[in-house]
Amino acid sequence: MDDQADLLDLDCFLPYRLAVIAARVSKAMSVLYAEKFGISIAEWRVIAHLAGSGRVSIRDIHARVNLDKVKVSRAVSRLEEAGLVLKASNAADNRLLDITLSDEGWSVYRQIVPLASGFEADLLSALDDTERAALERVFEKLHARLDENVEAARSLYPKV
Amino acid sequence: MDDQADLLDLDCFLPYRLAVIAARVSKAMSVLYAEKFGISIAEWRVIAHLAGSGRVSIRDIHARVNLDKVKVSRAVSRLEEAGLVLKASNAADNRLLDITLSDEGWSVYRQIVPLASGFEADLLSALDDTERAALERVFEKLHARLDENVEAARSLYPKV
DNA sequence: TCATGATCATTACAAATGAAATGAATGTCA
DNA sequence: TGACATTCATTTCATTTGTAATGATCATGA
Repeated sequence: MDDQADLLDLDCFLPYRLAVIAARVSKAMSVLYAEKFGISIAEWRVIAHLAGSGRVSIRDIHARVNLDKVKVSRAVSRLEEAGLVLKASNAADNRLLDITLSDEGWSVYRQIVPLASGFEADLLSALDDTERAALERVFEKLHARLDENVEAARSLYPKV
Repeated sequence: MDDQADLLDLDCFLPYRLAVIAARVSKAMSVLYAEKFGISIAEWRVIAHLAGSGRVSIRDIHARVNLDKVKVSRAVSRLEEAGLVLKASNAADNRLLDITLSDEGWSVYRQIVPLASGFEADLLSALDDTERAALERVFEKLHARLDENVEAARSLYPKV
């Protein structure tokens, strides 16, 4: 009876549950475009971001899309080879790239959007309004709490 | 104004949001044990499962812990090298392994549990009761919906 | 102006990953 | 019993991944 207190049930453990549901959703989602368009999850994120952001650099994408900088660089290169993305050097700063969707990139994007939206709508339709609203707040609050932890760590190891 | 309808805001897209929060939480969590005990996320999952399940095979762990079978096999091998896990062959079926935590494995587990529980409690304390309850239902309902999709796919491509 | 440091994208390299193949053990059924 | 298929764990191999350089460009300040 005191032994139980020292045990941790993985099935009820929040980090594990989040990882499992996120992996399942990502996997199910990627089935919609992976085979049909030959696009990875990282590449889809890049495309989706480009569609909403005009011409941006690798660094911009990296900062906005929660992907490693190297991963973005490679995803953009593959997309360029596939003809979905155009690279140009930034006139004002030659270190930067101006990355945009090509016509074909837009075309692919427009084909994926209804699939993605439909998939999401299907998931969300399983929830009622209060659950959707609560989930919204959960995202915000968890991020806020994680931000606090980052801040706390920063104050422990300042200015490295 | 009709253009907007075809756009998809990644920041509001459920699969993306789940992936981001799960990755952040997993990362923050793994910091607690990765460096200190030299254990990966997969290895932590194996240990946590062994602590609650007595002697089990690779296949059992694979089925219960949402990890690739090969990944489990490798995680168990590394844990055995590190002395945290014991491998024995199953008396009734020589294809199976009986995998258990060693004394040191238990020791490591007991050290990690309070860290993990504390981390989780810290996250959950950011939420109120209704949000925690809603999150619980969200997990259930999303899994149920994804199960339905699997069933639907199975009926499209039967008995392959 | 020009030396030093910062920033950006890419490359190099080692480690991790996953799909398919392998080998050993068991189940099945004529 | 014995051929054949299945199951389990591991290995193989090609690909992906992330960390740490690299090279190129820009910013800063003496």
